[in-house]
Amino acid sequence: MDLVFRALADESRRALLDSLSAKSAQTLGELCSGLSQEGVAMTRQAVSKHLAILEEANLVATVKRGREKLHYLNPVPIAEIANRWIRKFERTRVDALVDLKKRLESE
Amino acid sequence: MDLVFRALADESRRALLDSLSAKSAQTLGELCSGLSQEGVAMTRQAVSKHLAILEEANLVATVKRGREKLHYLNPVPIAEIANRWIRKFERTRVDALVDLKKRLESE
DNA sequence: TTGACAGGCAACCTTTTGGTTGCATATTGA
DNA sequence: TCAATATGCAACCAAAAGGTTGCCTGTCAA
Repeated sequence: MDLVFRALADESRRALLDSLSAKSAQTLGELCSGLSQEGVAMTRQAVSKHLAILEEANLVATVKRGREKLHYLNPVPIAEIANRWIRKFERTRVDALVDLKKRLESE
Repeated sequence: MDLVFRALADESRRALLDSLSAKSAQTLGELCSGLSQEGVAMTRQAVSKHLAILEEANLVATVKRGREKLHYLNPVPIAEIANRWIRKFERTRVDALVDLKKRLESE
């Protein structure tokens, strides 16, 4: 899970996931020009590195087709974080914040 | 939102949030010994830096009481990520993955 | 078969990150 | 008052992250 969190920590990588979410099966070149259209210009090699990190975190799956490589978004790890990690904090009792508010007001 | 993602990228900081979720209004010292009990030993200053990062991301709120500083978990930014960011990927149509599967099987 | 196209690999560089040590400050309680 | 306690601040350091350039490999199409 640490790999997923780390992978999500970078804005460019989140943009890549967005792009793959909007259009699946993109090549490296496509993703690259997609990013630069959103003002996040970067060399092909940099994008390639980001994709490698996403792939290692299992957020992106790839298939080679001839000389190009198609990239697919895998939303499963994100869903797992939502279910297994975020839920803990949804359940956080409001008591703590109420305590905080009280203390702030009394000073 | 970038600050939140970056803050969550570190295991020690996630452990701190966990600790605050379990027990609210902890001092720096308490959080420190809490971490070391979970095998994540670290100097007080390192923990202090992590807390500063969490505070800047608005994930932790603090109140000074005398010579000690009480820390409170603020779950709101996490909930916002769940609602405004993760939901996009929950909705990701399964088509993409089905496409991928088909292509893999046909080779 | 050969040039153009898509991508991979590796070396290198700079900035950020995570951590430490050492010292300073402010509160508390005896 | 004064020593112990709780935290803050600053300098410093090693490692990791993000990015670039240069070159190599494999595939397609004329």
